[in-house]
Amino acid sequence: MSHFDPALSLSLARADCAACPIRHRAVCASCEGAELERLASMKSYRSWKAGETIALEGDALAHVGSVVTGCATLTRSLEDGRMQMVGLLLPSDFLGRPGRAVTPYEVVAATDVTLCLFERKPFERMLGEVPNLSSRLLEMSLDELDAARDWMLVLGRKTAREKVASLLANILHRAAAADRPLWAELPLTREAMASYLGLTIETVSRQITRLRKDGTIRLEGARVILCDDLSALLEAAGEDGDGTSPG
Amino acid sequence: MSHFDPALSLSLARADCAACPIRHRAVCASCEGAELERLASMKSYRSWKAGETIALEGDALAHVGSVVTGCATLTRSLEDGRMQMVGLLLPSDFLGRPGRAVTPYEVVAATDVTLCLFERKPFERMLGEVPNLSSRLLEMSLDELDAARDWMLVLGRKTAREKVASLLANILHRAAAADRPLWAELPLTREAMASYLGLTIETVSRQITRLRKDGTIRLEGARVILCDDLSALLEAAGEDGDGTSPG
DNA sequence: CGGTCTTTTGAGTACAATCAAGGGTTGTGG
DNA sequence: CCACAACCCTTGATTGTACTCAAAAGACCG
Repeated sequence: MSHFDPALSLSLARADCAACPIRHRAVCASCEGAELERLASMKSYRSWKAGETIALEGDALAHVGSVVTGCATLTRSLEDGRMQMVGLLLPSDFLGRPGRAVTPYEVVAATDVTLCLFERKPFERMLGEVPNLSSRLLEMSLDELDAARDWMLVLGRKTAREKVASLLANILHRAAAADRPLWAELPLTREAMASYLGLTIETVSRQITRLRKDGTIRLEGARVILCDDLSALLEAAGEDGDGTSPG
Repeated sequence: MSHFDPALSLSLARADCAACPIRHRAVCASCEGAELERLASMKSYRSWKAGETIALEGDALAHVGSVVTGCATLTRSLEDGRMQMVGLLLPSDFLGRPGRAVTPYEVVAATDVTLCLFERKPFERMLGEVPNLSSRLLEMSLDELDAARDWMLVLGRKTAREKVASLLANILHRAAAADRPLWAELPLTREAMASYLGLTIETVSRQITRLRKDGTIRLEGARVILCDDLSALLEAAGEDGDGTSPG
């Protein structure tokens, strides 16, 4: 983790973009100099505790923004209460839709989370004037679309075991930089995993137990996983072990 | 159907955009005059018969484009052959990804289909220079993303009956303009429906039979459906009957 | 008319959901 | 420091939905 702590800078209204941990991966990555200044002039930081609701389905949001630290989830619901997580937002991911204030998703902090928020109107104006920025956002949106479609394959065709292995492989992939053995602290409860995977809590728990007993993964407590053999995990996920597109 | 037939115009290399049936809904909708001219200068039409493959997973595509008439599908596969449809492209929908030639999806003509193709390089150059065009494409991509996420809810949480009802409601919604009773010719075989819904052919067939026996829908042959009471179909789809977001 | 492809229907099975209970961890207040 | 509550996770027994395997009926075409 970085020493950048925008939550501590709230009284200053902003922190220095140069020190920002997502500076070169977020929507702002394509901007420099005056453009970056312009973004900075409309930004503010805000933090939520794990479990807190950031927005409800149908809320009109006055901001769009980027995840700076932590993890947030997007969830869609049916009237009878069934829920499906439709997005998992990690640092640098973009939140909100330019041109449409009302969010069709419930947004919840999965862990403690800090967002870098841009006022909607000025941001939308800038999008129309700065091709750099809009093409960066287009690229990120297309990446999200590909990821959502990849996840449709997981939801529609994989078994419970494969689903769980896919999610763990995904998290290991994004969390662990170059560690051997690979390890990660899960940012999700069993309930959140079930919500993402289209399963029940009990089934998620059983499949994690099974992967552990198989020797495919190891656990330290309930929330830290280790994997000595990523190709074995990918095979359990229904992918070939060559490392391509683990979900 | 319109009298616009670009397939017949192939020898002329292009048809008149003013007569195009998707002129005001496709990616070109935001362009007029010189901009439209520029798009027209890089376009060509091409048609495929139902069942033909337009592109394989991993193919490098020299074009992007719009569906003019007919219906195409995007499909992702696992190594063992399991397949999941991840996109259903109807007239005006955009195909291909600017900035990335290699497609991660198999693209197949579900019915006879005609595409309006733009050469990739000139189109990408124009995207960077014409904010109109790039913001239109961004808007369409975000719509696709929302649709993909809506579909994740269907795949992850709905029962077989609800899935089938959701798809039929969707198709009726897009196909039937203002007809009472609502009717539509299904552009998909049972196999393609199963692929989209994360089900087997047999289950799709059984659920259609059940909806028919319930009186929720009527059939004329296997490929034409009629619905006298859309709210009953939406209820079967697990939505409330008020007409919002039928999938 | 024969052939192929699509769709329907039936019988049996398997996998994940449901219902139910108990263990583990964390944090709070007595 | 311990007791208790709340939450999270695991495990077990049973049920039900959708899958698999199998066959036949209907549509379409040469």
